[in-house]
Amino acid sequence: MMQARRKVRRTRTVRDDIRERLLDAALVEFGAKGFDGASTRAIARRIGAHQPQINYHFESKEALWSAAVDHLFAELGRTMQGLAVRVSRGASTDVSEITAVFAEIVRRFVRFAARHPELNQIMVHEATEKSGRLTWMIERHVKPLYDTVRPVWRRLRKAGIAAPIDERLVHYVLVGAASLVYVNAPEARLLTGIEPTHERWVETHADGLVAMLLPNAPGGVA
Amino acid sequence: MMQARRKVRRTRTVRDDIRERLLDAALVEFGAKGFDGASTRAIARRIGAHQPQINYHFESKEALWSAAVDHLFAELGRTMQGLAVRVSRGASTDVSEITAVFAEIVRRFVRFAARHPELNQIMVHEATEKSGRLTWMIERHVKPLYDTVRPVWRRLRKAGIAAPIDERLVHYVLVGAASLVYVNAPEARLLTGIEPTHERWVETHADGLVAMLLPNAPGGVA
DNA sequence: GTCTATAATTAGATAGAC
DNA sequence: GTCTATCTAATTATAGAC
Repeated sequence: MMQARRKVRRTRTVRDDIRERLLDAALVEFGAKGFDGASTRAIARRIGAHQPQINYHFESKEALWSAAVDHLFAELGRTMQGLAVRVSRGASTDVSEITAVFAEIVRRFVRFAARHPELNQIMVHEATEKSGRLTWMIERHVKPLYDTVRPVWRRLRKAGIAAPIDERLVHYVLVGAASLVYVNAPEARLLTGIEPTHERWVETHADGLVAMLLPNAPGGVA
Repeated sequence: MMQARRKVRRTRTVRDDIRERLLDAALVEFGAKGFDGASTRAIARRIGAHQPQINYHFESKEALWSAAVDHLFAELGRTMQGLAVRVSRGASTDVSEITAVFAEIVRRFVRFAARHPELNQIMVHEATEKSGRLTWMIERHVKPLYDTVRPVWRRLRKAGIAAPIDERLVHYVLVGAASLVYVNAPEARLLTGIEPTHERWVETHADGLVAMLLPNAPGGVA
């Protein structure tokens, strides 16, 4: 009995390990080539596994995709920890508080986009066409973020602090401006000659976005 | 002899017509699914043609892709007509002139992105991974645009008119902020409930971006 | 759980009749 | 120029030995 329990625990650990590694490999491939362009063989090869192992550990290519996306959005959620709560509860009516929270959202999002370009890569790959994967991803992951940022932006606009971007469009202005240089990092390296994911450039980028989005923040947001 | 000439001219017209229609169909497919995800069968079916006709009119799937991209960037070039010239010649040293030119570049780019989302869709699909297609597209089409905007931005920055975005990053801030809502229009429709390509929203978007990018333009840029 | 073999589709490209 | 038939290669998924 004890031996059985030990065995179960060990195999579970091993399986979780290969599952995790497959998820990471899948994110890179899906991000670089899109769902159709990515091949399960290439994903498996990336970690030295064989293609049928994907169908063993996941129900299908699509199930692998969903699990990988869940995995990454969970990481984004952890990155944003503490911010969404304070805003959505309406506990902070102070405008300067909201300003600081929004600036911190932008900074953390920029850093996350630089470290995990796969997330925004997958989003642009998927969102160019209606599909089951797209609606699933919107409802489950994107809409909560959109619904969090929009009311914050509305208050900053009313306070005269934010740039004159409509609250329905600001999500795309922010995400697009923040992430494109990382989504298209292979292009950006060739075009600009810099390494955009270098910490120095990431902070420069985040600072610039915050200042641009909140031009009238009292005393700046540095 | 006369008959031969007439015949040549007629067939050439027909061929140009189907070539053009294949290019348009290809842009939609490549934009929606990426190079690997798009199938030549689906492209041909879109105009009621058969798949082998693509290999008759074009050398290969990749040649079709290149021709389609050339086709679309030529259209972008016509859209920007008059602007690049005035700036690159340095004929306008007046800062208010440069400000107006930059604002017009932004507005025309936003309108183009709304009417032809395929261009930026193809760019994000390709630029997520190094490839021959990517370097070809950068050198031939993207670099000239980057090299045009960058010095303009530098002058606007020095004049204190532009938002504090580094001149090496502004290309991605501008393109990302301007195009994402159209690149991901299928998502944006579901998420925002608006039709972002409607003229009213396009102009709202363009106005917002200009104001955000040039917060200190004397007297505004309306 | 892993690995080989393979089934079932689908892809881009080509040959040849018309 | 068009259209049918087909070739070769690559895909996801499954079966079954180990």
